[in-house]
Amino acid sequence: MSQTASSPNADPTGDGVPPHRYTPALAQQLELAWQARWEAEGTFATPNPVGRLSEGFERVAHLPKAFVMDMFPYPSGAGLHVGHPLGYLGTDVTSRFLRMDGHNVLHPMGYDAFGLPAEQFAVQTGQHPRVTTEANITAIRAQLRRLGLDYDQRRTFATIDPGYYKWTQWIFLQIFGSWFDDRAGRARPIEELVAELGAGTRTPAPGTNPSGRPWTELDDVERQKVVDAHRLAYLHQAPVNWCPGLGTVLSNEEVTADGRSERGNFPVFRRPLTQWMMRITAYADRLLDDLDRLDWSDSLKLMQRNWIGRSTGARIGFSCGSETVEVFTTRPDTLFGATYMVLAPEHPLVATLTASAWPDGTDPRWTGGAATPAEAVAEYQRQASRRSDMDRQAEGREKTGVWLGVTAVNPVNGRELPVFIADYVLTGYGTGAIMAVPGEDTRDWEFAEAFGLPVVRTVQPPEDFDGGAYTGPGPMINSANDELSLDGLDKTTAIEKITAWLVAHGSGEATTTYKLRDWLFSRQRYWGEPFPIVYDENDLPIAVPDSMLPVLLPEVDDYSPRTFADDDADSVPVPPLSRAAEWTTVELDLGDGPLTYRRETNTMPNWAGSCWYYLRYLDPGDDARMVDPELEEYWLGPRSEGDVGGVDLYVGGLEHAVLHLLYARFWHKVLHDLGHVSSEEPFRRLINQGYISAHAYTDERGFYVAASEVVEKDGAYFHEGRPVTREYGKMGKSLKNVVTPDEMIGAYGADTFRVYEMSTGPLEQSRPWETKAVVGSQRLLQRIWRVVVDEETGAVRAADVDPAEDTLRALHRTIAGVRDGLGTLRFNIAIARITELTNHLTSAYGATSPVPRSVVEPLTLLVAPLAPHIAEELWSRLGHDDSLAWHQFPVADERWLVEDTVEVAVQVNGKVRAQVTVPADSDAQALEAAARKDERIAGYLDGATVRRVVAVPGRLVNFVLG
RNA sequence: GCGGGAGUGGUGUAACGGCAGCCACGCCAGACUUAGGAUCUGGUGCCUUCGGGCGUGCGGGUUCGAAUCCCGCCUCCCGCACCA
Repeated sequence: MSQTASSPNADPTGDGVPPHRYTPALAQQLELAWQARWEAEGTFATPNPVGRLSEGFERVAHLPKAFVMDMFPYPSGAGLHVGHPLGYLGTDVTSRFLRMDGHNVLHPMGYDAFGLPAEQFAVQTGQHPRVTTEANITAIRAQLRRLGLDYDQRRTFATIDPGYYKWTQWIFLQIFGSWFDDRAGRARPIEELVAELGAGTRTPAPGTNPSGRPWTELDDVERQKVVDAHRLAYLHQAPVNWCPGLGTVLSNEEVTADGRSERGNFPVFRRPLTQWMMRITAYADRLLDDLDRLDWSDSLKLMQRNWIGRSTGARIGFSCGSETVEVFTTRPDTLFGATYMVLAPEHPLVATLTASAWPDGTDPRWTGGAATPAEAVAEYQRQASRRSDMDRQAEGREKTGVWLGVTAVNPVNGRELPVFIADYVLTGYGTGAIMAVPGEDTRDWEFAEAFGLPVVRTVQPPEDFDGGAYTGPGPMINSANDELSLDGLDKTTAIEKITAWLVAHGSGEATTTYKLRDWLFSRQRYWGEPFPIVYDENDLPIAVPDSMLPVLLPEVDDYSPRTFADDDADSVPVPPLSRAAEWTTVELDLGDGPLTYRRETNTMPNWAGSCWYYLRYLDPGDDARMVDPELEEYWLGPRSEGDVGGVDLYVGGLEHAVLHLLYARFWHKVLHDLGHVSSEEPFRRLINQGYISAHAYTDERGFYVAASEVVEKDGAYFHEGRPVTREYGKMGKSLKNVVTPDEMIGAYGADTFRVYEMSTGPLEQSRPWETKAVVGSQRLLQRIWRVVVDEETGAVRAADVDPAEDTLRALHRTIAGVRDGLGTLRFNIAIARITELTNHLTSAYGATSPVPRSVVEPLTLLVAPLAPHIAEELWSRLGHDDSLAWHQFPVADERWLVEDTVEVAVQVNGKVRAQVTVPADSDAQALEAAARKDERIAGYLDGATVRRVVAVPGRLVNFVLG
């Protein structure tokens, strides 16, 4: 190998650069050569224990496995900037380190390629999205390959490959083909539900059997509808987030707090529509509880916890005329303080409850200025539907609402509570109705203030409390009826007691609610996975048999869904696939002879493909199975009793905290319940890599100027001689501050780029990009090169000479430090230790003296995970034929980590006053004695009273004077 | 508003409760050079009367000893945002 990359630097100008210096040109030359060799030799082919990728497994069979991966990229046409590879480099360094440190490492990469940008580009140009997507993938693959990443290329795939989305569809059918058994707390095949319903050992779940007649009396279609309503993937007519500007519906997660699309920032409207839903709410408890078993950051877990939003409390019924209004509350203990009720404007009982006329003497604040309750309600509902989606934020928290003209009865004391509608109560949470306790709830207090409603305090505030609602702890007051008194109790006890009373009187029960909603799974788009679903003559959904998968995306003339004016709330979705007339109608024999069916024309959301791709890396070519259970067990299975299993290290951005990461966990748990995977979680350990930001500059008009052309002078910044203002933000086209890896590789080589990017901080830390600092990493690699190769002659300087003791100590300290840094993803520490050793060798051995082989060989291996090309080249020049990728990583020798003597600080009253050198194993007494002998210390102690002496062996001595 | 995280030289950062600032950028000086935006060597927290003093956002506390632990405050970043 060394022959291919050892040609001396051309020196036509005689500019004094030594002919064998590690220059950018040489770096590039040897990087390309090593990348070619790795590929030709299949250096990074990871053997599976069984199957078609198992060649060479015997070599690693005895080793522990490590599955390391990144969140795969979406192949955008813009290519990568220097921020993108940060995580990829982190996993690459880790993967290379673990491989050298005795692991069978799986480090794959793929492409998340369905999605909106390719489709929008296709809509504009008429180019098939597959063409542009595949071109983008090719370009990004080339960029990544040039970084020297150690992917097993045999395992690469894209979510748009029919051989992949066949199994995405298969998993959909698994989810469609199952239901969640609440008693067992897990998913089971739907056939088992049918059997239990037929056997009478189970009755339909609440809300699944609209007719209410027994199962045995239902006809086939009715039965099918009951069964369908139990499925984990089910059709549901419900208000959805319809985005006319995008021509599609969106999941709750894709809608921002101010009611706009996360992508494109178009207005989003709530409108009823029949769509596919995924019953992720069935898994809310497991998704929440199992977070405790994951090695994820606390902040990320917290984001998922908040998103799932479990709260425990009680459901309480308030009778209102002939109806009962159910509310959810986390504070049933405050029931005696309820003085009014509020329903969400969209609450289904609003129309029924609304009175025909205002009673005499109705407070004008309660009527909204309308002549009748019905008019007031209609007008308020109209406003609320607009306001809730358009500009709730701008409205602030000012409380609005109208009275329905009726009262409900507080079950605990018979008090008449006026019933309002107000938009501060949300239809989607709890029951969409609340009991209002202004004394102990800030929002209720504000509403009560605005509407002149009474306040009854049921928790005793502290004496000095002068605020409105009191939400703190305190003894219960004013809370007793003939049968029950909560007075004097604390909150927890009071909740128990009131809940028991409510249950006994049939007025309520303890319950749990979640913020998490079921996952809207239909999109009116072209560039996504088609559903493997057809509809029969009854419009009932039927699974396409596994044998007919994949359901391929048909060709269409027009890729766009029909889009509408941004604010056209009444528009109706028209998916592109509905235009493929010869595709939407299909004749199939599903066991009853050939019949005509209608295909589902929605496609799956972008998240589907990323929900399970980690499983497919195990063998993307397997056409018979989603994943071989034996491979899943080996790479992902639990390692011990109670272990959740999963990918050993997953690195990606925090922007996926509640979308991808929640959906993937959900799918994985379903697959686990159905027996397809042994692991309970997809990602055992997860790291959020930081972002790379960059400075950006605006001229006096406020326009961004190319950051690369800005020069600094005396602390001010100039573009073409004119002063500019420095800002700081995400790297991107609009800020004109993009730096690409290609530019950096062109200027310095991939190894320098890798080392620089890894040296700027721990992987999880966000950091600014600073091109001018990259040269420091270049200098480091140059010095390392110079330690091994004589720059003038090209001769290898390594020789079989014994290193001096201080060099040996430096080496082993470095080994320990580098192992620590690489093992904890603090690559900056590893690089600092390598720099120290290199600087030590440079000053100890100069530019030409022989350098001990026993030091430079380990140094080369230490560098290898970070700068693999230069390390391979040096390793080769040191006389090794094989790649060092599989060579044992150096292990520090304890003997050289302990010093014979140590310098110990001597403090007087906590201030360092002297240093003494003592044998490393000196005990406290010896330490104190040595410290007292020091002249300066003796001076301090002279005439003073030593009250106390703290002597910590190996650390310091502290004299405390009185 | 609620929740979480973070504040250390000009900059990125480092420091088992034990000598604050490893390593690097930048800057200063020097060497080699016709030249330096290459390379190498040295210096570089602040103040100083050269004895030393002061320094980890601010103020308290615990401790022989605090960047580190505790309490309060300030600032910045992130998430959620009327979630009953």
